[in-house]
Amino acid sequence: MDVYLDTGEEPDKPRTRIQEINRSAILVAALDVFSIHGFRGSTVDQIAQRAGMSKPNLLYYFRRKQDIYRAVLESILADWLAPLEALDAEGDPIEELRRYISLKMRMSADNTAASRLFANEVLAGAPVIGEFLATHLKELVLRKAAVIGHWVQSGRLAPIDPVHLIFTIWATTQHYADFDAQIRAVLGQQIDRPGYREQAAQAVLSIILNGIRPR
Amino acid sequence: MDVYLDTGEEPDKPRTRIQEINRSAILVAALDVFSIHGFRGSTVDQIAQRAGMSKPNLLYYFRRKQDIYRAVLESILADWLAPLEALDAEGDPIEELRRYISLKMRMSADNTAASRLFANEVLAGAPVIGEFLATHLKELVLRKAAVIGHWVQSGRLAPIDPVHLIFTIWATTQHYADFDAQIRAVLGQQIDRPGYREQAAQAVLSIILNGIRPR
DNA sequence: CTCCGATTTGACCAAATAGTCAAGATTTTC
DNA sequence: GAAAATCTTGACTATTTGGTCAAATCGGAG
Repeated sequence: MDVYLDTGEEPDKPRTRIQEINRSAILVAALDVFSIHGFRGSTVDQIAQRAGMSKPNLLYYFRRKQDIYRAVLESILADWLAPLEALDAEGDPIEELRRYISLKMRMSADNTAASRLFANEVLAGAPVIGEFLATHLKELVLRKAAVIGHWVQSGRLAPIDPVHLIFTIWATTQHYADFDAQIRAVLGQQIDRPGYREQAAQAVLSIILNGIRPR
Repeated sequence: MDVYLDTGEEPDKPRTRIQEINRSAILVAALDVFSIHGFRGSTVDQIAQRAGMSKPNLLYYFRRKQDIYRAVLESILADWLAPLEALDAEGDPIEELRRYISLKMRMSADNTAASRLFANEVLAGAPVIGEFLATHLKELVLRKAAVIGHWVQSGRLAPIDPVHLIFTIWATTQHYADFDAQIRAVLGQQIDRPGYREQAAQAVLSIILNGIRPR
């Protein structure tokens, strides 16, 4: 599965070297801008400037603002879902979930912009990725919830609702990226201390894993 | 403490009956609009229409768009923090936290717009409430973290980082409001079933409370 | 080098939108 | 019930912004 969203592009157009460079510069710039201001709060000019080109030039690569937005979401969706996809029914439940949570925490910290872009989109009612969520994401979640459900049934996890466990994991891990400003305000410069990320990950892991360990 | 944000208003101006009515109609409308589209994505006209008045009339009550936005945030901040304020050092730790989490879940479900408004503001880097977060919120969090810290030290809670516990609670409870579109996409019409809210609350309570229960 | 398609941009347009204002309507006050 | 204060709005302005276009420039294939 290589295409998640209809980005309104020609599928097989070969790209020149310059196109390759500029398109990716635009996507990087657009991620930064959209992730902070949201779709409507961002301007094409902002993105063009950050990408180091003029607005008409940017619009030469993406004819409409919407097209840039869709392309950025598209470029991230696969990565965003990969960790859940990797949850292995054959593995040890606690270890599998530890790995999943750790990975999500790391992704959140390493790519705060992507996390915030999703948050903005979903907060606005998911106008662009709504259909994707209702099909691909739903399918993935239900499939992995079944795996977790089996773990529960076999007594290898405490009796919890698998889907809500997934929601809880998403909520906590993404919180550190999405609400960075709030966390930063509360913790001040602590947040930039070397061990901070590990400490946060450890706290989340401790609460959730102990919360679902069989009793 | 009655004023959290500088809303740029005359403090003691008495309000007429009509002012009272219209100002609150505007705040209600603005909450709905801002919470979905964010500050820059919302228009004064949208808010005016939803409040049932003309744009110039709205601007008679709030001279600038920013003023409306600040006033809405101001009108919500106190309520939003009250539950944490109520965490009682003298109570039973698990019961106190159960009450806190339940209350936050209920607030999130009953007032999704307020939750999303905050999410939008913080996501954008908290340009308006940033100072408030770094002072009042920080003070409150550290004060309550100390309470939780004592519970941990006396062995009445498992050894967890109190501040991260608070973050985890915020993350999970607000997730249900902020990411409603995503949850709705995954769960479909289930979300409107009678017992759904209780089920979600139960799942969150189960994971977190078991996660911090002394072992 | 030379030509042709690809790339770039200054200048521009149309629509959206925050905010103003003066005049008219309504409510309150005495 | 009349004057004063408050409230309301149509019409307007200035600015921002998404998007167009023709002309200029650049880059690579032969």
